[in-house]
Amino acid sequence: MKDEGKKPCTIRDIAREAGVGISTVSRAINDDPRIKAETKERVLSIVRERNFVPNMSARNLQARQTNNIGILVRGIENSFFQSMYKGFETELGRRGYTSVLHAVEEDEAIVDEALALEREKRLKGIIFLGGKIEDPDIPFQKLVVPFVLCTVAQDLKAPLKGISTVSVDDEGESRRAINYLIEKGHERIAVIAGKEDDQAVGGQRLKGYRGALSENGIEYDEKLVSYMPKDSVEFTYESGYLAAKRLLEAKKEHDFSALFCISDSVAFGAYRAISEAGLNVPSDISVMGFDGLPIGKYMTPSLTTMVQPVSDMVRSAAELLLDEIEDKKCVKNLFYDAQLIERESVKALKQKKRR
Amino acid sequence: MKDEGKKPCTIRDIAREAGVGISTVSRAINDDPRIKAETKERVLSIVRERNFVPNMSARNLQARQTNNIGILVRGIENSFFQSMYKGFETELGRRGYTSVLHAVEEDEAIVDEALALEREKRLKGIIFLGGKIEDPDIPFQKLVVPFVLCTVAQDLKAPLKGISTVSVDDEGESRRAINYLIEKGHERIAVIAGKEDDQAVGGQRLKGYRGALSENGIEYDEKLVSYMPKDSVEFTYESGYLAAKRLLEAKKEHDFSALFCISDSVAFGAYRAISEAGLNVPSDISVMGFDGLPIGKYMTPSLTTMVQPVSDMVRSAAELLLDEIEDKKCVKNLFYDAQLIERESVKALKQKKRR
DNA sequence: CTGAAAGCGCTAACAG
DNA sequence: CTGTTAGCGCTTTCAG
Repeated sequence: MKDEGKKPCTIRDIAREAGVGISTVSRAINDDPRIKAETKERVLSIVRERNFVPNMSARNLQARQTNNIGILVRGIENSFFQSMYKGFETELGRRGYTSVLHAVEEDEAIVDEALALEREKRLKGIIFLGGKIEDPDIPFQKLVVPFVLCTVAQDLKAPLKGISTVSVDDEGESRRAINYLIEKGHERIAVIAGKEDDQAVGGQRLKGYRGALSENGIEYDEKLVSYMPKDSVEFTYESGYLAAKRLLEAKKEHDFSALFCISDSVAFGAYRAISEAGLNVPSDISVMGFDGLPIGKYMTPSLTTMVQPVSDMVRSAAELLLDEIEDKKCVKNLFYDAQLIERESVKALKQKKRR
Repeated sequence: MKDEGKKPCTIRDIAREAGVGISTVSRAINDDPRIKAETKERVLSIVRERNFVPNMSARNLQARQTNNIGILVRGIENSFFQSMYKGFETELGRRGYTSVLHAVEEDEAIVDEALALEREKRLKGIIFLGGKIEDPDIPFQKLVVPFVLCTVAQDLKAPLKGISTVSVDDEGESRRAINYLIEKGHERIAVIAGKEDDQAVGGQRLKGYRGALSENGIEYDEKLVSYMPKDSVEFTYESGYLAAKRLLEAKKEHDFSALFCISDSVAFGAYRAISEAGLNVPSDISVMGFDGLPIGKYMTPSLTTMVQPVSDMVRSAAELLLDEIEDKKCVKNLFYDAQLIERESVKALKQKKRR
């Protein structure tokens, strides 16, 4: 009924047309040296002419595996991860691999998803993006292919044994952010955290917040931390907006001069809440984010934040995984420094107490 | 060297263990009715126990095709498209298909990429996201699988014959946006367009702008349109910022009270340029966007824009394609209305001339 | 250097 | 109802 007829040609068709054996064609398209240059040329020209592309399924079946690398993302709606896919596709493609993107819901067990994908797509490796390590050890053991965790939360005190990771030190960099705020003279620093039981990135960053406070002898005031509701989605504008609103409503009794946001997206939501409250950033409240989303530079005021070296992290994660697959190198834990970018959203307080 | 040994088991292993024939296993896992219920149960229990997952490559090879739907995105860095992937994955998955995401560079011929992917991955269908129709007819003809264009620019005057599309009427909705601005009393309306020769979405929206102007007897002043440089990437904050800056620099001689931006992302860049110029939105300049990115609601001022019904469009595109593949329905051209969301970035001018 | 032949794991006739 | 058999298109020994 449709315009059928041009069924994709096979290696056999090419062989017939070229008047050679089927394996000669195979050698030609696979750059096998054991073939006369001119035969190869002849075959290849027919290949081009016929627009022949080898059937991956057949290849993979024969090879008993694929060149697929799974990219499992928890929280794909997060712009931060969205910016990474392209990088992975390029990086992996450069070395002959194909990426298979798969979004994982917040409530799905990411390792189970990985297991299923690994088998179904015969993955050669997996890159986990976002989320956290669910159960200390167990689940990851089941994976048979190499994998690396990229920007997956982890507790540096109990470093992962035998698992490759690429990330920034969420806790440490958060501490640095808060220290910066303190240097600028802020002492009453509110924070928008993740969910209350968050052990993932949100939890790590909150830990950094508390650490910096205690280092500086500032008392931790739980009235200044705004958690996200259990049923909300973390790292969205909306949840940032709502969380900031709660802080702002209680500001009379629990005042603060600076607001640290667990992520840039949350900070943008907070911007809105602050302006709706008739307040100004940074003259009334200084705001600091984390991640370094591109739009932060264009906000007014532009957002002071800890920017994660996304492209470096992507490149490393891809290399680490591929090297592991190709058996060149072994497990590594890479930690990148975030970069504190000073922009307009933080004001130095005049009266800097103590010292 | 590694923890090998647990090589994925095959249908044959299962058969042996269950003491049945190989095809019985095949039938069991494929829900074939021609098999006794209890045999099936027995087989399936072993399947579960062994954690067996059929090898897709073998299946696909046998079936001579896959259940893969390619999603080719031109401009994957554009947040607008990023929000769509998840929807496609869900929508396609619901009907048993798998999505294969592929980013296409601005300078790559998208149909050629499609052709290659189609063969290599044995796609069953393709969804094109973004970009435009390059050469009126030729290239798409080469595709042998069904496909649909989603938010791909097209000239409604010369509707596509035989090609399914899902989009908003970019020209018409832009016209509506400009008419809204005019209703609000604006006559000097600047616009940030795409590249000068842009025949894609950018071009369509610009056409709408001109159309609205002439409908309302407002003279078109090319000094009020800011194109993006040929070598820039369209639809980025940066290009919006730069384009707005040029407009602002010339504002003395070529004044305007409103600025229409070809996309929300561009509008955010413009916001920045405006505030750097010491001006205010909307008191000095009203700004209007197009697309309806989520963050627009949280900007200060929140962005008045034409929001595209993304999830409806995604659902329709997926259904249209799958129906075509399954031969249920045929080619259709779906046009969705955008929704004009009035927010804070447009001010009504007091003195509304004429009428 | 090149061809013939044997599968990779699975499905789909075709016989029991 | 169930088992046997023949490939799907490709890579890869193993002989020419």
